[in-house]
Amino acid sequence: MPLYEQQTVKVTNSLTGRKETFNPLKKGYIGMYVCGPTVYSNVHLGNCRTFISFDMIFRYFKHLGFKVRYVRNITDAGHLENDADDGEDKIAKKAKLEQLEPMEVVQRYTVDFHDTLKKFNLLPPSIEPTATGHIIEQIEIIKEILGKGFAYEKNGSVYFDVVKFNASHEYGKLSGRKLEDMIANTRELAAQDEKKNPQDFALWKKAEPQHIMRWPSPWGDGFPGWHLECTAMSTKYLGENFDIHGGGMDLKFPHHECEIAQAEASNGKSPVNYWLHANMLTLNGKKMSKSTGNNIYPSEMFSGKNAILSKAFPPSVVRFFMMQAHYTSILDLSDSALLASEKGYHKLMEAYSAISQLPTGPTSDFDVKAWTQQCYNAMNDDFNTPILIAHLFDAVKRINLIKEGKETITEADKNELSNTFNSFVFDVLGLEDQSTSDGNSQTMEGVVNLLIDLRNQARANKDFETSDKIRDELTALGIQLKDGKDGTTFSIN
RNA sequence: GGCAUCGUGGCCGAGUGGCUAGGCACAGCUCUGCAAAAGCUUGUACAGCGGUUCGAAUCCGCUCGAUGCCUCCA
Repeated sequence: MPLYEQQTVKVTNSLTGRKETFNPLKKGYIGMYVCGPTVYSNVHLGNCRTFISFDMIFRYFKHLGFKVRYVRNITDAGHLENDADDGEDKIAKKAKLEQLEPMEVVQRYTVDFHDTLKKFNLLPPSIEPTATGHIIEQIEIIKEILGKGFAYEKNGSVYFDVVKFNASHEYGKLSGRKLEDMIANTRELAAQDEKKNPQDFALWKKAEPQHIMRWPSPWGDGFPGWHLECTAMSTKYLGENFDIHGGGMDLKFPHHECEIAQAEASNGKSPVNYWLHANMLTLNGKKMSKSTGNNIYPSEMFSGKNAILSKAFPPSVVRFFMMQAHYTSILDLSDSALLASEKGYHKLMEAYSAISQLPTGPTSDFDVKAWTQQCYNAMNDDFNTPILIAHLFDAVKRINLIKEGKETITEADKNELSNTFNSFVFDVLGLEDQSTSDGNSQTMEGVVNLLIDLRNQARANKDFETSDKIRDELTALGIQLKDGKDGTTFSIN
């Protein structure tokens, strides 16, 4: 029996604002779409949090035995710089600034995106489609919407008619907005002459002669509007109605609202059953922003070359730090918070590596079965990773007590403890034990063990000057010696 | 100005109508040649003001503050 038949997952659905029991459209299968990055600059840490959150969700569903098709797009065209201007898009603008071909920009930042996510140990999605690879599909959807009368053409551009759509549908249901309020609160904007209403959004934008990224269409040369690609690609790979759509909170409005409108206008169906939104990452309590300098790139964090943090932090520590907060909460990144997480992370990893050496006995003081189910309960409750981690630390405490001979565990319980711990820490949370992952660890282990022997000899001879020198210099190199009842072990930080 | 989310102990962060997560830091103890590591113990917090209730940090109202969106943004 697959695990998903034993565990019931609840998710916070942004569409209803409630926590709901998750039931996929087809038993055992899940279709999940997550809005990917716009590849016009290096991916920053805030972006990473969203993708890490959904990676954890993807991993948990897979762990439960679901067959998941996870689609995460690459936006390589179509985001308008400013829809009041002449229709230049972000990719094209950057290309001109750097004297590059648009696709050269796309390539560079796509590679950066993949490299970075790989460092954070993200699983690749099932399909990673690009906007430029789905121009035809987008044009077809525009035709559908025009045919249903929910869009209009003006000077080679096509706009979605929000007011008309709202008369028969509910525009704003995801973000809790009402069109009347939005019209009443419209800001003074520059000329919006082509649009009937400021709330209308572009489905297709006419390309000016100097515009490099352009495709032919029934309305002339141009490029697709900024919400359309996700509707085209999610429909193509997951169907007109699918299980989960995710993305950052900041995409809820207008992006996801417009996706719902486009899908409902073109095929009459509400596209998504469960909308999941990952919350923002702030830095020292403030929004990350390049213009104010309150911003950090993953590479700066891994190298320690930045003005914000006191030291370098490896990807797994950063991932662990993120997993200590719920994905729907705003998380604030700071040096002290990362330092605290790093210690906790090492404690967790060391407890895991201690499991295999644990002595076993005829009885267990630790109810491993109940503990295992508690771990599932935490994840079933809207992927509550902070609670899961709290349970993992309960196990850490027990492992250390057993190691010290203060409690006992049976062979069978030890195996289950090891399996559950392994599943949740590595498969579900996606953490990596970075001290064991480097290739020189065997050599290193031999060298350090030799030094430990020398130190112990010195200690036996009461030559504490030598023994302390070995200990202190190893500490300075990031190698910590641990004197226990059964000899000395070490860990590398 | 509008919409939304949120305000928890020294810090980070869960949770929730009564049984007071977890991590880090701090203090004491055990262990140690001294430390570190590990373990044990202590610390009763939920922005403010009203209200509902036998009982609220948890529900309602107001005030203040934060963050996000309303223009591209994970």
